[in-house]
Amino acid sequence: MTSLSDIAKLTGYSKATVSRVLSGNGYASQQTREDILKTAAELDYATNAIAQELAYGATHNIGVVLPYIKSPFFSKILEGILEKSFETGYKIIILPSNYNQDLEIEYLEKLRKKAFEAIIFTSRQVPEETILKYQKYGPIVLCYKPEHSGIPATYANRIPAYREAFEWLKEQQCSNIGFLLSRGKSPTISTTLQAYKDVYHLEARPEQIKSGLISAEDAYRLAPQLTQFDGIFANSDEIAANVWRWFEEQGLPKPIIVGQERLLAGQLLKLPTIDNHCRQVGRMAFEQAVSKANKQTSVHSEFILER
Amino acid sequence: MTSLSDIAKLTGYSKATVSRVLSGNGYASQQTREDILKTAAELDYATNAIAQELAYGATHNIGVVLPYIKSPFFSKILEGILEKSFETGYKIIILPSNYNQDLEIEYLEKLRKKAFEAIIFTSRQVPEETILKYQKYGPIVLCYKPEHSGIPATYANRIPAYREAFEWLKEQQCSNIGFLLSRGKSPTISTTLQAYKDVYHLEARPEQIKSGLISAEDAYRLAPQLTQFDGIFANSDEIAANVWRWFEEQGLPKPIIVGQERLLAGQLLKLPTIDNHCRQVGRMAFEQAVSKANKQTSVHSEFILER
DNA sequence: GTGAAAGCGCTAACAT
DNA sequence: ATGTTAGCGCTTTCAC
Repeated sequence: MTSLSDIAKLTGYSKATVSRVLSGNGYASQQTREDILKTAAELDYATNAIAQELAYGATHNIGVVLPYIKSPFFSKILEGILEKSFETGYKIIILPSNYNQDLEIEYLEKLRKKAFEAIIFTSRQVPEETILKYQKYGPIVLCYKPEHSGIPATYANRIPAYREAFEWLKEQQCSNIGFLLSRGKSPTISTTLQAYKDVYHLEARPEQIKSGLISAEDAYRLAPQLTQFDGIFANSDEIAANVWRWFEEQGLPKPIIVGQERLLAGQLLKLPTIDNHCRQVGRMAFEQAVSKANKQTSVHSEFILER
Repeated sequence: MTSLSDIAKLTGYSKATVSRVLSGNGYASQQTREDILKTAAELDYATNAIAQELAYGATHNIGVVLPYIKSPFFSKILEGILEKSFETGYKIIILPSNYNQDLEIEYLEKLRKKAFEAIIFTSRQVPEETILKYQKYGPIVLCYKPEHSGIPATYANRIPAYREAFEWLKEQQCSNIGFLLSRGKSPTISTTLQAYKDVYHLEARPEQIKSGLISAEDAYRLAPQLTQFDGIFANSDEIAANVWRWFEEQGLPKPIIVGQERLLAGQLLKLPTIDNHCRQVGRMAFEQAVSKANKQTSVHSEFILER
């Protein structure tokens, strides 16, 4: 509990001088320096991070909103963010949202209260209008393509790779494709359906679309409803792999299954996949959060057949 | 940038009264309350979290040291920690260590500087003596069994499940078992070798022990050196699965492979596994961190054959 | 019910 | 080189 003023009193120097020596910025004679450092060591002094932040006017915290931690998509983005934060000395605070709007707003409120210097949404549920309103309190960066051009973002440009995947599925004679998605309404779903339409020149029928797939278990549970399809476009390799597993166990002929994120589970089964380069997305999102640059950048997804 | 004193000036009340109303603790007449709340709203006032923490004397931050994020073991512990933190309003700060001692010490220093209220080591490289030294600065909780009884910890009691696994391997006539571990010297490795010895009544030979297995890729790379074994005891299902994959691709007869953590990859291949209930470990570790109770608790691991 | 004042611990502009 | 002073923004004790 020894504070800077304790040292000041004991050494006889002023708080300012002590601060200079201890923080390392500012002049101080060799002798002074030694005196102060010596008694600081004796008293086991440690500078108080909170007070420092208050004086500085900001924390070096960055909040990262994650709907789920288990999902490979989010955890890979997080990896990227951590890599960068680490190099720059920022602290990363995990904000689990479970796609709960109230929670997301709570986190935005914390940004407003300066609990974080910036906030990164790996995904979100709150309307973009809400995001816009909170922008004045600090940088808010999204990890998907916003509808609004005034919001900083880094995202995977999925369309070309998705098209490639559908073209390949078409070549394989797949005529009835099922889509496995996480949320009912997400930016990704429209991308998926658009790419499908571009290639097949058909609107997807509602019964082709299955949503609510988060964990691998969800996939296994849903699999029995997929027997009608000759092709499956899944939102992750883990989902894809678990569908595969159900068919395998039932001894049924398998549809062609395409996964995403280039994960081990897909690799084991040699499933085609789409790598959305999420780590890179995370790294870039972090940079935007600290640079405060209001721009939108994208990373190209990649369709991978041979593994 | 409006502060509490701005509100005080504008309304004519003192800072104390304003603080009472805004923070919700303390008396204030209905009228006063309304006045203050009204101008606060008009000025878009938000209480400054840093100042609050300084006055309060502590952050509500808990640091979590993670060697890697990708490893299922650590990310499952993290999940558990997040679940709990979430219920209690603490903020979780991720501290990537890569098993680097200097880094770990840096994090302990931050505890000393009160950047966190407590710190959880999901694993560590620094000697326990160092941990002991830093205990006076705040709770430090470990997620493995410490040698020293004075350090709070929650860990998986692996021995019984490990023994079961080795007994089963013995029943399967495995006589030459390879161990796939992450670090050369870790508490887990001695547990593993001890359980092996208990069952086989033999010391493991050095050539049975392979360490440095972190990612699934490491496993794939190492696999060619494992052809001599008729049984493999791996540190995770992902490692186990990738060994399986290599053998499969080579068309070689496979050893019996036991994994850990009950992951999808292992489930797909129906590999036996050991569930160390890491999420539960995380939850309990968090509780210890906030309760400041200096005790050691354990969670039983579970050998799972049928999946 | 409200206010004055001291305090949390550090920083930084300015003066000497 | 060192000290003075005034913050940073909020909380809390103790009077009135």
